[in-house]
Amino acid sequence: MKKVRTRFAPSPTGYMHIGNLRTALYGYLFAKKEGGEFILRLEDTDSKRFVEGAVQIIYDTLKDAGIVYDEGPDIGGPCGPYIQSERASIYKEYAEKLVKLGGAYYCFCDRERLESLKDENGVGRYDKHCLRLSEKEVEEKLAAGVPYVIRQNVPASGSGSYEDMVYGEVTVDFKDIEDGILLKSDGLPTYNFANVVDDHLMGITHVIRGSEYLSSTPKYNLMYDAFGWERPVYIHLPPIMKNAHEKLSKRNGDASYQDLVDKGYVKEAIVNYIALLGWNPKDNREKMSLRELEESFSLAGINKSPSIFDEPKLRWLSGEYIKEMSDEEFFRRAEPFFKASKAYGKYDTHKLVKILKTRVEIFGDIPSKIDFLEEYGPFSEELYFNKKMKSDAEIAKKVLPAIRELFRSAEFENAALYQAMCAFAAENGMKNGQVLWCVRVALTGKENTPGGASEMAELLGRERSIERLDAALGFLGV
RNA sequence: GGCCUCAUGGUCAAGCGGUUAAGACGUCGCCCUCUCACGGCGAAAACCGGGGUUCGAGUCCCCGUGGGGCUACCA
Repeated sequence: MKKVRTRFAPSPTGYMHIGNLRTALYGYLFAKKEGGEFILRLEDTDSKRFVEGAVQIIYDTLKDAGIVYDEGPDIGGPCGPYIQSERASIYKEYAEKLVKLGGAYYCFCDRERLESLKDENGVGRYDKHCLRLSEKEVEEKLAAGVPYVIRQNVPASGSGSYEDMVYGEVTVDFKDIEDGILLKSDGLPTYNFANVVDDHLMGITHVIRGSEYLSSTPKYNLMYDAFGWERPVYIHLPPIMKNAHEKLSKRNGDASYQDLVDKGYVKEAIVNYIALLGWNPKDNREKMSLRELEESFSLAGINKSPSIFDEPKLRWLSGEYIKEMSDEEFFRRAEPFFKASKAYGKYDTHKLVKILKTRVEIFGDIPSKIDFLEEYGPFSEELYFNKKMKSDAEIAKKVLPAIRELFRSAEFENAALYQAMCAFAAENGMKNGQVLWCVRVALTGKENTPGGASEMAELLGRERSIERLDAALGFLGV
């Protein structure tokens, strides 16, 4: 059996959004699963849309996400060059060949005439006007240097069918297909031509791309057939939506891979999540590593309907990855986010990591979770009131002075502090919660904190804990 | 407008003629608990509508409705 070869063929027109990445991921996963090869090809035939830096973003994103290609512009390979703008002579050669085979023809119509073919709504099809030109007339115009394009010669009747691996049989009448331009007047091919030539020349066996090509695939097949080339297997993917009506798009600045990484989502989780958007392993697994995805991927699990990108679920998955990290790894990967906090560098990192790991789903949550350590000031007495803890400001007034004394001599270690405070509660006939709630509130001035009274005290240290208790008593007017 | 295509809870999604219609996220409740979080348990929540086919339709067919795509010298 022929070795599977898939490709990811993006246009360098901006950043990589989630939909692009998923297309790349599926191509990669399918190739790996089948023991084949995955190729990167840059489709930059539209110079007007080229965006500086976009090529680098593509390389960086794929690399960062762990999607490695076997051949590509930056690493080379036997079918290069892998950048379409560097393959102009190849397309010209094949376009001319297609003309000889009857699958295409020269067209010299100017824009004005083309415009005149359209109705008031701007719709109208090319009328095959130049197909009627004799060979001699074409030669003359070419010799005279008249600008031209090469158009596909689509049969006036009949229809084209193919079997898509996810959508099943797709049929389009040829009368609904226009004689599209294959080679532009600037000598470069359109996508419609370049993708066919390149996929064939690069030995692509399985074409994996977005469903926007579902209905134009029959015209590509016409070319494969005209050239006498074997048609590839088609695998069209449903779109990823930002909501029920809009596709995720570069315009609108929708979720790019880099945006998500910048927000602090764990990248393995991003890859994992997008793999699950439109595909499922049939066995209810959710958290899967790239390796597991490579082993489990199958076309049978690909969905036909569009799926909406749901950030809360990605968030959850990211949190699952975080909880699984060692403290060291968590800190190493989260460091840039720690640096964004006012509390950075002022507290024991190990202790911070410990209290944060189960309370953070994306690294970006970190600053807001620990900034409170540096934001102490007067707060409402209402905070001391907690129905379930049976505590209030009056109890705080009794508890705090005693705990302050306890703090002077206590061993400042979480478990010991906790025990000491519980012992104090027991000795005074109080509930643990009454004491601990008051102390925690006094120490932080916050209703919620990522850790209990003893953990907060340990983090702050003896000196600052006592200072804050004094301050809190002051706020209470004691 | 024409053509292609899709349609199960709010979201992802299993189901591929006979099920009490899975599971996950989210939401809500309870438990655990030094607040919060983690963890555990539980609840609410879906087959777009109408016709067929069939003993029997979420599953098959048709129509409608709704969504997405294509209809560029963009990909």
